[in-house]
Amino acid sequence: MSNNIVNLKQLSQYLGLSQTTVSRALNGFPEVSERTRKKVQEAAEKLNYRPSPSASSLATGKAKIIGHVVPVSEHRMINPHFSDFLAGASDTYARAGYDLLIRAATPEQEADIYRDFVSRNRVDGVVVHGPMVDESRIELLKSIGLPFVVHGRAGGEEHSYSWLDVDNRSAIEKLTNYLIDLGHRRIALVNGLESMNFAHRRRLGYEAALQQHGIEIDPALISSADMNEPYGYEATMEKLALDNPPTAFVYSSILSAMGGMRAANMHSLRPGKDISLATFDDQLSFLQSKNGASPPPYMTNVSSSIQEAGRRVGELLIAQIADPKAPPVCELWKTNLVVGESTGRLA
Amino acid sequence: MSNNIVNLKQLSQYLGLSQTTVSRALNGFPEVSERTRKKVQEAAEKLNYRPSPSASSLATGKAKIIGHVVPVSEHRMINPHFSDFLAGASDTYARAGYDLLIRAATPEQEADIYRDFVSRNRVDGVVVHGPMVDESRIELLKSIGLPFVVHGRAGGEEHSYSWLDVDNRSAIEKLTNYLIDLGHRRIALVNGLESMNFAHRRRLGYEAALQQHGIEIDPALISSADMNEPYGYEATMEKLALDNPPTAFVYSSILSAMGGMRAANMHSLRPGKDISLATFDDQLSFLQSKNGASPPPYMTNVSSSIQEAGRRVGELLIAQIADPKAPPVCELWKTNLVVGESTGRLA
DNA sequence: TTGTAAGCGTTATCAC
DNA sequence: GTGATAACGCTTACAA
Repeated sequence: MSNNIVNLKQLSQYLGLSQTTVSRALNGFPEVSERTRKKVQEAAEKLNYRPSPSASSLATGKAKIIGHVVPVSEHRMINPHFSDFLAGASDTYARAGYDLLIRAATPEQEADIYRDFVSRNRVDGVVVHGPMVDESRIELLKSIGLPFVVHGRAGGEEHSYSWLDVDNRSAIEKLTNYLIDLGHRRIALVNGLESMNFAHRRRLGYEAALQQHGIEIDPALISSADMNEPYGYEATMEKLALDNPPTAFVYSSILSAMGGMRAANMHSLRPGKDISLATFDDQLSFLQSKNGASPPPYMTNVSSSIQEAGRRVGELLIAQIADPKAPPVCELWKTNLVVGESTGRLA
Repeated sequence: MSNNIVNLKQLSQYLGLSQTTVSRALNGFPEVSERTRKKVQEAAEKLNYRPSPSASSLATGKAKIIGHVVPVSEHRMINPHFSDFLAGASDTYARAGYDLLIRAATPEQEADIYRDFVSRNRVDGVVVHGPMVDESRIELLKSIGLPFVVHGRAGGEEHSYSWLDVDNRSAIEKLTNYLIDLGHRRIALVNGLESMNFAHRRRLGYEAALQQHGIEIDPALISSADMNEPYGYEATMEKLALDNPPTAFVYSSILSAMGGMRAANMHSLRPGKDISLATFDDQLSFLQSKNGASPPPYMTNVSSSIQEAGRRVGELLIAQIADPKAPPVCELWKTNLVVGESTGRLA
């Protein structure tokens, strides 16, 4: 139960073996005899030996760390979506013996940080968050040879790198179609920032649904911004104040949908009766009840667990680090439509 | 603009200087002449030199990393509160040249992880999250000599270690007193987990306010659990179903307060008229509107920015790492009562 | 003001 | 199967 620090040298002296043998025994090399290995492992346990990460990192070039660069622009990446993603990812990392490293950076610094990461292997790989429509990080990472997995996708050659994405386009198309089927014609889209790839794709899904039914696209019914509660509230209020207000709303995030609920409330519009609200739901944990029911406002939604996404992205990345020559893995996750109480037939 | 990796040796050869001099020049040692320093800096810039973290860590014993251990128990630490704290902390770290490392751990693993951290300096210090009423981590960290700052406090000798806390007790006392002043006598407390220090203190504040006014404490009006939305909803619904239901509610988090709003809605109780709702507000960023108005439901609240707390805790920790012998710093942040539209005089 | 050389704790390359 | 020994890239006495 000692807290004393024992290094490889001391351990090997204690055992009367060379450092080499001890190192090999501990790292599972096949050539060392089982008897020796056992002795070594017991002694390591007893003396509380722990290899130094910096030393092994220096010797192997592996850091056993996964990096996450988070932009600290006006549109912060650190939000409930991010933290749920991290919860999933960090769990995967911990199981695989990796640590999770976060570096905050302004957009201008970002490229430089990747170079920094790779040049002296501070991390073995990175997760790319929030890919834009016009994304430059992917080419950069490829060119500097830093393993990465994208949460989401960018345009361009989709199969030239690993990513995991939900089918944003079809998800929102499904949601919009459902509202149209209920008789709605004036449908608003309270979207995320459309400079981001996911939001762009959602916009396309929304437009596709309308076009399939010959409904004209009205720019006044569409907004695009950082997905938070006040934005959902304000965008909804604004649209409800139009001469010809929408009868249904599609939200890109449960956060803005909550703002939408508040706005509906403000106007004494009963969701599911006087107004229809539907949302994309990332299954954020702070909104999940123990029994795993649908999101709190019991809203009609298409959903996908962002925490599971984090877990899976972590796996993909670790696999890629283990075998960098393996072909890229691309996963497109489908969503299911869940009908709740927040939508209803147009009166 | 080359991506090539240049190490100290190559840089020094290029300059025709020794590694020592180059290292000293780069690390701001006073003895090196300004002319040399300048030349070195320019060459470093030009050749895109970046010191290897593992190498300097190995040589100095400093990792330039701050650790955050997050419990992955049933009561997850990774939630919107945590992510906002991180947003603040990571910003401080980035400025000071530190990285942020997260390790997920079950409660049983936690002690072992701290030993692991310190034994081979994977990190230079840690932030202790969510101190319990009966907290063991603090003694452990002291004994193993790993610098730490607690976000919150534990019991015991409060001035023997550094912490930053909000005055939970007085905050909730203030809130409760305000409700009492409005004429309420049946006041519910929808608290966090009372095995956690902050929630325990809030409970004391609540009880103190009631006792000052000779109001009996009714256990049926108090609940304690993980602070999320569904919990707020369920706890509120439950209490509203009592024979003698409360007329006012105090929430420990805006998340559960939102659930409370939903429950009130469900009962067609108008906040501020038929029912009074008040909350502790951590100023979570996803609920902040651009103009920085009060939290979305315009609720009566006592508030403190958890993001600012993260920033400050980061500063305290970095200062402590720089000077481990300095006396502990303890900061108790006060909160202000902000009256919103969710509370009103008892009818 | 600058340089030499030892050391930080591993892993990897050879021998044996 | 095991053991010297040389990296890995930096910092830091100690010299000059």
